Amino acid sequence: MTEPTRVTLDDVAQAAAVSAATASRVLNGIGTVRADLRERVLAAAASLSYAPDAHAQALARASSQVVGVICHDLADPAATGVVRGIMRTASELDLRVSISATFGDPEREIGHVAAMRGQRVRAILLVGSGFEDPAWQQAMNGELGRYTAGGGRVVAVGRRPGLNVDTVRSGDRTGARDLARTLVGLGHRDFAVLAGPPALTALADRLAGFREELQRAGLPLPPERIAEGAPNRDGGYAAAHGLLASGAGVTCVFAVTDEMAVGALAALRHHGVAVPGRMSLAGFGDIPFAQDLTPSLTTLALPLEDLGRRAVAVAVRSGHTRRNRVERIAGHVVLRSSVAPTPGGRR
Amino acid sequence: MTEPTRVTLDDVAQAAAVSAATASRVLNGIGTVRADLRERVLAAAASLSYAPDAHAQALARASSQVVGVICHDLADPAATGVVRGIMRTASELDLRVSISATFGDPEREIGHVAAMRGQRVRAILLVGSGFEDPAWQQAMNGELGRYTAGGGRVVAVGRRPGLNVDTVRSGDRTGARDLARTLVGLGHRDFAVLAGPPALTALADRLAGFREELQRAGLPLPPERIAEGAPNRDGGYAAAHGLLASGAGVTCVFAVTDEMAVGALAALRHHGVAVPGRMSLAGFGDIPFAQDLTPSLTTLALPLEDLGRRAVAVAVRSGHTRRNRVERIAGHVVLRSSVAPTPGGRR
DNA sequence: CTGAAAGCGCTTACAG
DNA sequence: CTGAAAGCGCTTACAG
Repeated sequence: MTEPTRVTLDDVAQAAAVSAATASRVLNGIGTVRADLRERVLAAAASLSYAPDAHAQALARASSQVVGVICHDLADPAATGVVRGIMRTASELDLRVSISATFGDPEREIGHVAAMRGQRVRAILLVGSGFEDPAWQQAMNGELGRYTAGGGRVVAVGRRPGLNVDTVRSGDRTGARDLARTLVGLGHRDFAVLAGPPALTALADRLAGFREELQRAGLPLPPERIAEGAPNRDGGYAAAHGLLASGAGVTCVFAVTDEMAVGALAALRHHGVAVPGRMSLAGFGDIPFAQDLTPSLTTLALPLEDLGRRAVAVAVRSGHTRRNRVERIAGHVVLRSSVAPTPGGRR
Repeated sequence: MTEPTRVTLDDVAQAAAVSAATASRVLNGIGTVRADLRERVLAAAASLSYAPDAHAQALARASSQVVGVICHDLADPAATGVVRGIMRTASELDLRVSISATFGDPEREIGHVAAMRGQRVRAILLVGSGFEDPAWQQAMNGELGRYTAGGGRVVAVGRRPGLNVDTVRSGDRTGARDLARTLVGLGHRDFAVLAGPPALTALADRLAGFREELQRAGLPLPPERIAEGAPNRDGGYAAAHGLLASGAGVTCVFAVTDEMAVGALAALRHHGVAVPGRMSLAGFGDIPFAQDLTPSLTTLALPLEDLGRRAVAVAVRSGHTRRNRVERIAGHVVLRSSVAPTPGGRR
């Protein structure tokens, strides 16, 4: 019962009167070991509360059981959802997860990849969409290449333009198209969009998809009906505010993120515009509180947790497949009370 | 430029024509190394994109640079806030963070501690409040004891009754008292409380603190004015619903979590009770969307990120202090539009 | 089936 | 100041 400060495999082996090799075998369930030795090892390990040194194991096996996650910021609801899915699956597969946040610094992302290469993580999951920046992309690809050359797998959750990685994502463009179709189906003809910074590809795709579907329906979306803003509440507030000055005739506003929609809602309320009475409003993402807003928010629900789960499945599946493979999981429109049919009704 | 799949310290040493010991010294900035050798090592490391094997380092140094975080569920806004603070500080201190979630399974928490002991994490951070369960506490203390015996530090963020750990927390009781004082100051005399499961100590403390302050003010809080519910939106909805049947005369409802307040708001709206016109409502926690609700929610803001930052600071500070030390960071009342003075006004 | 031994990639006294 | 060598705690061919 008086155990040394750190119980090693040798301690267990000694207590069980076997060799370290044998102890290792029974503890790892490898090979066949005589029943009585087996018992003794197991008993010794239990009574000593042996926990194998993960570093020694990783070193000896030249591989570890940890998957590294790099995200922009854990406080982002989308990241939280994805990471939640990752952690669930990791837990099922008995993998540990190591998380690093870039807090918006692209250089830091490259640094994290290097660090994770040193940590010998089994896979790196890049959570969150990217942006266009050739110089950065090249540096990042170099770092990723060094990592994958060592046998590591990397999969992106979300679109990462220019990176040589496998991807699991939900179609932003497709989702926005579906949403537009639904809104048009409810009779809306005059739209405005609260767009994000063009450099954020996921958000740009949402705008593009929305516009495409309107075009298909023969509906206009003139530049003055598109207001850009930061992809958060305040950005949505400001963008909506600007639109209110010039947006006469609009019956429905699409915000490319739910966060922006939340801000837009506040702006509309502030200006005495009833939602959905005078103006319908839709967001994108279905963050947890979308349904608790007043009115509850119509939006495109992203399968965040599924994306996370799928990403680790792809990352750990054996057999190196070809690179740059893209897998999609569809989102779906969630119709809530922030959207009402126009008086004209369904067409 | 043709680098081996895995660049080791020996590769760097060879390329620089020095011994591994010397290479190690310059890379770690330890001891003094002749300037030209230094240069050569640095150049070699850079050109080979050398990243030290973290496992080998941890093994050789018998310590690692990772801090382990165990939380209930990352999707919990409170956990997210704390973890965010942890990650920021970890990033500043150049520590990696490994996260595990229990998803509500106490046994799993013990297992995670054992796993982290094996991972030789430098510190374990227990994020989230606990509950009373002597058998579990004993088992957990045993596991924690084994970990700390190996030199590890553990600090709890939130109250963990019965565990031998250092704690960083915000006073739930004190916060609830502050909130009650504010509400009473606005003229309210007839309160109801949406309480959580008594086993969750943090929530029980909030109820206790609230009640204490009412008592001090000579105000009643009869049992029929306390409705228990799950500490989430639906629990709040159900509890508020129940209260509406019997709660005549109440002018202010306190929900022990913001999530419950969100549900209560929906229930009140559903029953046509205007907030704050006919009923004021306050929550606890100040989750990100508290300010975006309609009406925006009065609540007790918890310093989540600070708690996280402080926890890692405490965990890595050198010099083992005495155990079971408790450090508090005060929250503060945030008065928003879900609360209005009663017609009677300030007393 | 079992054990002695080498090796994983570092760090760090210990000599020189 | 620098290097050869031992050691960190495991795993895994390789013999027996």
